This record gives sequence, structure tokens and C-alpha cells, in this order.
Amino acid sequence: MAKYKNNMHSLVSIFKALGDLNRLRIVSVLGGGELCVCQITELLKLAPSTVSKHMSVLRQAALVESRKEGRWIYYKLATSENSQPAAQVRELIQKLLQDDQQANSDLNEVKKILKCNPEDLCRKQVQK
Amino acid sequence: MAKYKNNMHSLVSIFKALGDLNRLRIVSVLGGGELCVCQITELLKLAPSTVSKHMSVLRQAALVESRKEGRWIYYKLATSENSQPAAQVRELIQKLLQDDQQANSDLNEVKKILKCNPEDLCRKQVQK
DNA sequence: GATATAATTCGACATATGGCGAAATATAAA
DNA sequence: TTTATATTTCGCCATATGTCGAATTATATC
Repeated sequence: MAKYKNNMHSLVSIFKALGDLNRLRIVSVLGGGELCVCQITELLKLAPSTVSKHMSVLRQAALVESRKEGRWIYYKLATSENSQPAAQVRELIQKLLQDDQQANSDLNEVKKILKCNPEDLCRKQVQK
Repeated sequence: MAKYKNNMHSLVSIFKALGDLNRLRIVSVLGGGELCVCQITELLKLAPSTVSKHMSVLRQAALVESRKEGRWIYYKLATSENSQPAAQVRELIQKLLQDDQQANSDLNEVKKILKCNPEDLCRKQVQK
């Protein structure tokens, strides 16, 4: 007697979340480590409110998690058990985008953003 | 010197295609073998024109292929090499929906549709 | 050729979505 | 306490999307 799951609806919301270039870029770039909203905003050149909405969609699909630190909110890939749909889809994305042009240029761009001059208070992360 | 691919845009169209419950059901059920449009229409209880449009979206995302036989057009999962994004995503879907309620009841329903009485000309497949 | 039928295309519609700026929240700094 | 700032929420708008029915196309049958 089999136990049936209900993955289909969560899969739809996962795919819906990833069916947008900007959100896919976010998930891709979060593979390199956590980022706060303003850093993602800097990368994508979108309004903060737009990025915030994207993050909300990704969170509801269980693709990312957030952590609050002072005024900043850091997002990272959700650390759910590997059996969960979201985690497995993310794993596949990471594999498929390993040698992707856009994905790699985004990762480079984020490196620059993380290194940006400390006096630029607005858009910098705690760097050590 | 690495060769860069451009998977991101095709991934977006794949995810966009799968980010709809009806299209995900189609891909899922095609895992059980090829079907013609009228059979899928019978399963989903949608207008034929709607199903046709869905198939067009899935074909453009390289998720399915079609084969014409007389008046019927049969769709099946695209048989691309395993390295291609669409194939890998499909593979994952199949794994994740293996024990899914909806997916399994759809497969059962399709079995019934395939077995439907031969005098019901409109909605039957060549059965052997 | 005329008729029937499977599928697609077209045109229309209601709703969903991605984007922005302004206002609201929450926290840090002055 | 006042000011500054990171993020979110809200309201709005233009466009995209899922759906249908009607018209069109292609094929089979009479």
C-alpha cells in the first residue's frame, strides 16, 4: 500500500517561481553564498520593491530562506533536506548553469559588488 | 579557456512551461507513453484549442515532440540526448512525481481513456 | 466532390504577473 | 528623539497568460 505525496502543486509553484529570468538569476547567484536585498538589487538593476517581491515568490516556493541582521535581510538557498522538491530542482539548476555565460558573469559581478568600496555605505556587505 | 553555454534562457522557458498545473500534468502523463490531443483533452477536461496551445508551449520548450498519423497528432516526451536541459528536468519531474497522488490518478485515468469502447470513435486511440 | 473530424489558429476576455514609485516598518546612528 | 536607511507593502499600470468559441486547415470517408 503506497503512501501518496502531493508534490505536484509545490512543483508548479517552484517552476512558476523559476520561470522568470530575474528570479532564476537570483537563485543561480545565491549558489555562491548569501546576499542581502540591496546587493541583489545592484546586480539586477531593478527597484528594491521589485526585488523584494521576487524574493517573496522564491521564499513561498521554498527555494530560499532569509535571515535578519540589523537593517539587512540576507537571503540564501533554502537548506531543506535533499529529498524535498525545491532542493532537488535547485541542485539540477546549479548543475545546468555551471558553464552558463549569464550565470558566470553574474557571479563575477557579485564578487565586485561584495568588494565594493567601504565608504559606499548603501550597498555593501560585511566583508572580512 | 572554458566554453560557455547559454542554458539560462532555455531553462526559463522550460520552467515557464512547467509552471502551469495542466502542462505539468501533461508532461507527467506523457511519461506513460504517447497520447494524441483528443486524449489529453479528455483527461484535462479543457477545450481542444486550449490543449493545443499548451502543447505548443511544451514543444517550444523542447519538452515534447509530435508525430502525425492520419488525422491524429501524437505527442510524446522529447527524446533528446540526456545532456540537454529539458531532458534532465523531465527526468527529475518523473522522479519527484513517482508517488504523487494527482500524477498517479491521471495515469489511471489515461488507462481508462485508452481502453474506452471502440464505438466511441471520437476519443479513442489505436489499441492493440 | 461532399461531408466529417482532429487539430490548429484566431479573436476575445478575464485574470495573473512584473515592473515602478510612494508610503509604511523596522532598525541603526546622530 | 530625531534622522537615516534597508526592506516590505501598497496602489497602480502595461503586458502576458489561460481559457473559450468560431473559423481554418488537413486528412479520411462517403
